[in-house]
Amino acid sequence: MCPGAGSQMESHTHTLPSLSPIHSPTNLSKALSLSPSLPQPSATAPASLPHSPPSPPQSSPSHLLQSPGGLKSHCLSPSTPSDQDDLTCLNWLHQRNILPLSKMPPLPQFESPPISNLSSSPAKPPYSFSSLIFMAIEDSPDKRLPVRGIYEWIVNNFPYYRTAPSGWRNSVRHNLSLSKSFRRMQRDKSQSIGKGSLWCVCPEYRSGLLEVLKKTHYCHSNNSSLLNNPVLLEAADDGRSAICDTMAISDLDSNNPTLSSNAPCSLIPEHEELVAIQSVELTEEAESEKDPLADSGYIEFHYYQCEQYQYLVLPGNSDLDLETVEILQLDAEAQEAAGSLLDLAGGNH
DNA sequence: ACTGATATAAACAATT
DNA sequence: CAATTGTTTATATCAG
Repeated sequence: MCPGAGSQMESHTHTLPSLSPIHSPTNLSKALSLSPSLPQPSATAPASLPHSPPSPPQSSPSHLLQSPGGLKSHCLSPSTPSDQDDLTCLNWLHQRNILPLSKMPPLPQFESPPISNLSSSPAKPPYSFSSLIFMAIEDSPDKRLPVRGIYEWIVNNFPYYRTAPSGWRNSVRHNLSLSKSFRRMQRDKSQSIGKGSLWCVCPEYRSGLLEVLKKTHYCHSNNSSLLNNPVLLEAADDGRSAICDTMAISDLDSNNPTLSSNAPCSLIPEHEELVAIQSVELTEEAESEKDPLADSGYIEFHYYQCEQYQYLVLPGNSDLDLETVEILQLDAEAQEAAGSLLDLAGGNH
């Protein structure tokens, strides 16, 4: 499929106390198979995605933000069968949480609208080629794909294109070339197999693409009940208590006993004092590798769960105050919703 | 009617 | 040489 694309994941190790990622990347094909709101139902079984190996936590963190009983959000909670099946908690975007350093209101969790049409003939997806390419690239482990990989992702996730006249491939290439949202990067010659370049999403256009995707989804979804959820709106409006509101959000739709048994959020109003920041000892390998995203205006972070604690691992050179962390938390909510959205958009069932 | 975004088709060059 | 990839141009459709 996409030679080389899956083998470039940088892997860093850092010493954490038996941490396991809270959200190891969900098997997208499983998630997709559970997405009832996808636009084109197919009688065929969902094809396996062009990637999916759950990857170990990466990035080169040097701060560990530990929040006993705190910092909890819906998708930052331990995965359980219940929330893995939860369509509103699709986590594959968390595989690499690349968050713009801008404050975005938390997006609602999307409930899956009922399937209205179970026709077996795949209909043309409502998503533009830009959106399809965007989703394909975002769903790749390295956030970059060769043209062929993009084809495959689209075909695997949108059965319509299995049988559609091949002109759509031309459109994909046309779109890649023409759109400013996508950038071509030279392949590493040493490991280059196959022809062509790898394509990635320009960070500056990422939010725009996400917006378009969101709008498309809204237009094709008749369920907006959650949009009026007062807790969500409150969380969007109140940055100060965002973390705790986030927790309230997470508890809203979770029947997970593990979550509900957690100590009540005690982060307001003196949460600054309760959030301990510890340094994490890093291996030399992790320290020596420069974060490629360091100068991009984006930041990569990861959550981990260890017993009752949740850890937010931030890049080594990040100098974040609590407010910024809260913003990141809000962004995590937005990302989570975006992940759900992309997931809803991206598959067959 | 105009404009911008998008889809589609096609031609062509470069690369593998 | 054939297939693939990438670029460019042209045209059509649709929504605002």
